[in-house]
Amino acid sequence: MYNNRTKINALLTGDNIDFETTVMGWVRTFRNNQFIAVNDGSTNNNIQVVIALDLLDDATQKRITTGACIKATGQIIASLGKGQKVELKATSIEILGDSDAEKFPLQPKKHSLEFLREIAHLRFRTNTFGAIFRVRHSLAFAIHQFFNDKGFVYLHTPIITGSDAEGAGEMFRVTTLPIDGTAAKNDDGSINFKEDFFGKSTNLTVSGQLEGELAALAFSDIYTFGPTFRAENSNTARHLAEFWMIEPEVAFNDLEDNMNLAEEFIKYIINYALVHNKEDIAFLAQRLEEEEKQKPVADRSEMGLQQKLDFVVNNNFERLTYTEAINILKNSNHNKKKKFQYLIDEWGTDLQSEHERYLVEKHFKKPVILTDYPKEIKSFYMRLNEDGKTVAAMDILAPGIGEIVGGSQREERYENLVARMKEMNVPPEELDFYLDTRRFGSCVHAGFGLGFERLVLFVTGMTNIRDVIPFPRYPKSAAF
RNA sequence: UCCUACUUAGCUCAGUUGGUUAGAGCAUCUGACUGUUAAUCAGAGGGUCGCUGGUUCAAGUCCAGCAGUGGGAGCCA
Repeated sequence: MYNNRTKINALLTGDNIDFETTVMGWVRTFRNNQFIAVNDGSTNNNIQVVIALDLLDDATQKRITTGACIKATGQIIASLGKGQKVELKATSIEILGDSDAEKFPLQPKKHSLEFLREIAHLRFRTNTFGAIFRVRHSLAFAIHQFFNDKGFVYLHTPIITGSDAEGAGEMFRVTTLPIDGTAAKNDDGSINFKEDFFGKSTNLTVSGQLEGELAALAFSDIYTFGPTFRAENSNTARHLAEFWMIEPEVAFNDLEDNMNLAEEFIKYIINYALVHNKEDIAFLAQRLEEEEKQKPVADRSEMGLQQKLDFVVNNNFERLTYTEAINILKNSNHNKKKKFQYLIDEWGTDLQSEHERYLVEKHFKKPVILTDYPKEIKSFYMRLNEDGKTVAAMDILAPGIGEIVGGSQREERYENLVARMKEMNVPPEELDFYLDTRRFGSCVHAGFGLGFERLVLFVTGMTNIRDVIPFPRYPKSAAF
């Protein structure tokens, strides 16, 4: 057996001392020709491996460089120095993989997030990204646990989709046809997709919602959790071309049930990370605090990361309608003093980022659920309210992130749905399979989509979405 | 996609009104020290100033185009 090592996390958190063991991991620093800080990714903390001055010959000692992979065997003892409880007093050191210090880009010093993004294949080996991706893992695990405990079915919706009317943005085309212009054409000059792999035009999915609804009207409660793709030319710190989305869909839920589920869900998974990733979140909180110190006092956030997460878990989200939000904004001093770039005057226009931020960060200072938007600015599948003007939509806005959840009670009435599709120029014949759910045993149901990376942003306190997914895809970038 | 700022050593940044051989800190290398905590001390090496073109006796510095990155906006999750 080769892998007879003990994980560093187990050694640092355990109570045992004075026993022999082996660790394997990557060198972070080598101090004083005696102390090697080794990390294996099981925790943000390193174990200190202590080597006697005569243990290694000079040539071997020089190979202990930042980034090298080593195997160290020896006694776990109570540390003789300050700064750590235990340390490994080595009886043997083996270099498993050399790392040329002149060429290895990560050095024991501060690096900018922009630089680390260029070497995303190596950034896992930093404290910050180690913490981020352990938290990301925990959040993903908690999502499955939450829904499983509630009896939801985890539904795998297709990644390649044949319907191009999902209505959530530009799509990436999937094809095996030649791209040099020699693909078979129809008489009118358009591409003949009957010759394509699937015999029709196909794309990467932008949402699993429509398929999710099909399954919800059989299992009652389902959720999806998978990658989604948007070919929008969005160059922001909040958008990716490939991102992961969680989409629950629940039969017999109305809009209020939907809000309750979303709020409970967000609190559950944040709390899971708070409990299971204490050290990682503490590290990220400290990192954020140091970053905040660089900013002017006025721009600093009032709460630290830890406080912010505790606050969200322990307080109710503010719920109000679009109409109420418009009134608050219209009567705000901010609006009267004309501090908004876009002044609020008309009911019916969509809220700008600055308005959402004002509501969340200045007025309520907590997550906000906005409901009942004008039908004109929302999708065709959202249920028309009794007033005939608004739809049963809900968006959850988070401080610092903006929209984190978008959801609605779905239009379950066949005639209304078809009418809305025609209004919004969605051809009903292309979504005939979807309309079948309304033809056969339709029922009240609701669901929402939560952008996983935006949640990871919120929990880690990071500000750029490209730093919370291992290998980010965005316009002009698909490295690694 | 739009607005705006930036791009100089491996990294983070200085570089004045255009003017001799482009600097610092960290990292790296060499040596010293040896219970260190991103160790410390001494010394050394390291540059196509984003790319392309232009103005000028002379361009890191001025102008234009392109690219990339940051911040803001739009689209949204």
